Amino acid sequence: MPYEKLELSTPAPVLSWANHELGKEEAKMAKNVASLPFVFKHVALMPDVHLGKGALVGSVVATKEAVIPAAVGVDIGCGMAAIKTQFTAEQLEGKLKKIRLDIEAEIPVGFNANKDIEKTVANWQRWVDFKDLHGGVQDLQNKAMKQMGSLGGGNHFIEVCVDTENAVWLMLHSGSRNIGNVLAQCHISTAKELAKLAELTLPDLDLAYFVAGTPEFDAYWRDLQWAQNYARYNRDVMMARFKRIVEKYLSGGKSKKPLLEVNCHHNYAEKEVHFGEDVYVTRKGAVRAQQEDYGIIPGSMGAKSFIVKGKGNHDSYCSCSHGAGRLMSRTKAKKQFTIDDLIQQTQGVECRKDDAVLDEIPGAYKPIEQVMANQADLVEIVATLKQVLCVKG
DNA sequence: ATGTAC
Repeated sequence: MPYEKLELSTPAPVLSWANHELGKEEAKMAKNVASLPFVFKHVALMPDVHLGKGALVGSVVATKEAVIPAAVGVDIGCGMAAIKTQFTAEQLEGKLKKIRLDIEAEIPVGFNANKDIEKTVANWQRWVDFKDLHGGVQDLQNKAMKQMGSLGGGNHFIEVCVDTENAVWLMLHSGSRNIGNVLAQCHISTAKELAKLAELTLPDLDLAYFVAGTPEFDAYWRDLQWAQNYARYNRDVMMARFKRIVEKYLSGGKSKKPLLEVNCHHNYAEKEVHFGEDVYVTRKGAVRAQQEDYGIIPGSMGAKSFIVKGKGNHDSYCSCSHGAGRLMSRTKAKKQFTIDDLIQQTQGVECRKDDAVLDEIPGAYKPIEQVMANQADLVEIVATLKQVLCVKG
C-alpha cells in the first residue's frame, strides 16, 4: 500500500504517505484542515510530515474557490535550486576551503543583505509591479532589492555535492526573505480579521481564508505570485554567483554550461487541474511532482540528498516530500546532542561544527532513505547526492 | 523565517 487513509472521520479523507502514526497535535491539525468545506476531494500528507502553523509541514491541500494564507506560510516561495555541473569530484580536491570562504564573502547569510544592487537584480522584470503590492510594503523596495541574492537564516543553506557518478552539483535552499514574510503577515492578519468580522467558526484561526472573487483574495493572490517569483529569482541570482565562484577555482573562471538545472518551490500555492477540476493547490513543505517535473529533496547536513523526477501520482496531487522532516524540535536537538556528536555525524563535510548549527545535526532529522522509500510511487530518483561543503544561513 | 524591540 503506497499510502494510508487515516481514520479521522473528516468530511475530506486524509491520505498519508508517512509510515508512522501522526502525533496527537499533528492528527488534530490534519483533522482541522480536512474539515473545511472548501477543501477539495482529500488532503495528502507527504512522508516527511510534521507539525507546522495552521497546516502541517509536508501537506498538500487542494481547495475550491478559496485559499488559506497561513497554510502557505510566511516564507512564500521557499524552495531549492540545484545545478549539475560539468566538474568531477577530483577537481574539488584542496579547493573546498577557498570555495567556502568565497561563498561566505559573496553571498550574504542570516540577517545580512547585499551592500550594492547588482545589475541582474536591478533589471529584474517584476520590480515594475512593486507599486501594485500591498500598501504595507511600499517603503520596502530598496530592502527587497538588497536582499535579492541573499540566503537568509533558519535551515537555509548552500552546498557543494557529489553524486554517485562523481559529478559535482551546486545546491541551495532559500525563499522570499523579508519581503515575502511581510506580505504574508499582512494578508494573514487580514484573513483573520475577516473571519472575526464574519463570525466564522473555524477550528483554528490560522485557517482563516480568502474567497475567490473578493478583492482580498485577488490582492493576496497577486502578492503571493509576486513573492514566489521573487523567491525563485533570488535562488537564480545566488546560484549564478555560486557557479562563478566554483568556476573561478575549477575552470580558471571559464563558464561551463550546467548539465541540468532545477529550481522548485516547496512552500507555495498555484492553480492546477486535478481530477478534471480547477483547484488552488497549496504545497506546504511539499514539491510538485507532475510527470517529468524535476524536484530536489535535501537530506540533513550529513545525509544524502536526492534529485527526483515526478511520476504524476494524482492521489498526491502530483507531489512529493521536501526533505527528511525533523524528528525533534531545534530546542530538543540542542539538549540531546553535543558538539562531539555533530563532528561525528558530519564527517567529510566542510562546514561549521559549533553550537550555532547544532540544531541541524543529522540525528535531529528522520532517516532520508526511509522517507524516499515511502514515496517510491511519487518520484523516481534521478541522482543521489552527498554534500562535501555546506554553508548554513 | 524574519529582525525588532527589549
